[in-house]
Amino acid sequence: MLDMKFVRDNVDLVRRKMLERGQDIDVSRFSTLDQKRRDILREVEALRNERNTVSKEIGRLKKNKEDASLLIERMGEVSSRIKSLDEDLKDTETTLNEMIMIIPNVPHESVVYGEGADDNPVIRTWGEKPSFDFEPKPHWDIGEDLGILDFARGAKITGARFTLYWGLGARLERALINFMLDLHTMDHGYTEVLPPFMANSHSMTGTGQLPKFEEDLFKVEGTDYYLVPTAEVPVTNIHNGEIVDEKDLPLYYVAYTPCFRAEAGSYGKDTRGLIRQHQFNKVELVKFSKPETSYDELEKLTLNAEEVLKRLNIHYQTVSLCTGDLGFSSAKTYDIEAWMPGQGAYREISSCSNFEDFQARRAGIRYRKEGSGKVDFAHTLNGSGLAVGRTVVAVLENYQQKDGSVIVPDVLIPYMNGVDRITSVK
RNA sequence: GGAGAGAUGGCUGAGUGGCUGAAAGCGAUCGCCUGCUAAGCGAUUGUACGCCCCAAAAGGUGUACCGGGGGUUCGAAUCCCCCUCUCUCCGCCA
Repeated sequence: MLDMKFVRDNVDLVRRKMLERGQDIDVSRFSTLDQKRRDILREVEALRNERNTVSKEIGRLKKNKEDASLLIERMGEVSSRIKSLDEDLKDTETTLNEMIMIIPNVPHESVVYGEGADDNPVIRTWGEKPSFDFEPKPHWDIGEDLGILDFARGAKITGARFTLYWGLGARLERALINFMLDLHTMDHGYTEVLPPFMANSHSMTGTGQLPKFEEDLFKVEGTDYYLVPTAEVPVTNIHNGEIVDEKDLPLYYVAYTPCFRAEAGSYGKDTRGLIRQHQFNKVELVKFSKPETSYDELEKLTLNAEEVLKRLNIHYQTVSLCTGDLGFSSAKTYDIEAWMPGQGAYREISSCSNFEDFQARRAGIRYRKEGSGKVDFAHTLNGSGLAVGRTVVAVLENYQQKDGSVIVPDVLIPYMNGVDRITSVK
């Protein structure tokens, strides 16, 4: 969430920034309500002050066996007045809170204006599109022909958008997870964590999934628990409500988790294959940083994610999301899009964001400055490093051979127990 | 699932209605002292919000916060109710 004081003092700016995102938000109503809140607060605090002072006096009188009944009677009135003002205050704060919690983050100044995904500028590209002397197949055909991806049985076991992996397909997924974790822990300096795969509503609110995007989540019936839609939720909330020392920043965490998404509103989109599943695996990078360095950290994090594709030798491009395509909590996001020859398109395989203090303010993630001892909100960042299922797609489509087999990229061979080619088991 | 015990500041841990934002100790920071180190001495050491002041920082002042929510009371860390979490024992279990 945004800083209430910032919104209060920058009503026009905030409104303009939200319009750039394509959202018309009634910021002036917020401002009015905030003024009301402060008016009530001033009055109720003055009354409390009176009550505190007089109550001490009552205590003193009683101790001396003097009569305090007049004061007690008066304070009874003051107390009931406080009580009613408190209710007003609570209502106002609840409304105010509801409003601020659904206002998205302010885009960073470097984010270009645009209405949607088509307006995202390409920042850089790496590698080249592979050439084939045959018609490259989409991964769903490759996977089914090899017998490693079983969409029909996934649907039978659970439903649409669930997939069963067989044999070397399952091993490829596992190999990628391990390869990514090893790369980020050993070469990029991240600490590996294995968090819970469910998170409560408090955590979900901290990272911004709630209250606005509940329909995207799977909730466990009869509990306050949700299946995590990304490791961002449990890992960012590691430091929920904490004050960390400046000397410990930046913190780098990497986590493997499955991710569960309801994909409400994506009906008919990417219905075939692994691209859009209700359950998929992801290796996630999460950083906590000082405000001054968070944009440097975003660049580094994005390069860390890109390194996975470089080592797999898969062509990709990196785009910077424009204002209209930016996620709710993010101030700036780079998407890495891998080339998928079977689909003849670049597909998002990673999304790397700087949330600045937006999540930190919601989740109460702060740090204590070394010199002054002051506390301030940390900046949080995260990025996929990478989405594993989509990386399987990229490997299958980029490394497919004319005979239907798939060459295993060199870096993965050790993780595949020496297997260098996936051939049909049929 | 059954029975019980707990939750207090960075940590340990006092505190059963007013003099407690909170003893004491530890830790930390600053200063003093001592050839160095260690020890010692002194001071400081929570967060949020409001108001005043202000260019800002600093400062002043008020309110709230002793797991969360509600209640009793002139007044609650302290009494009552509900919830959450932690621990111990029993049962079950990968």
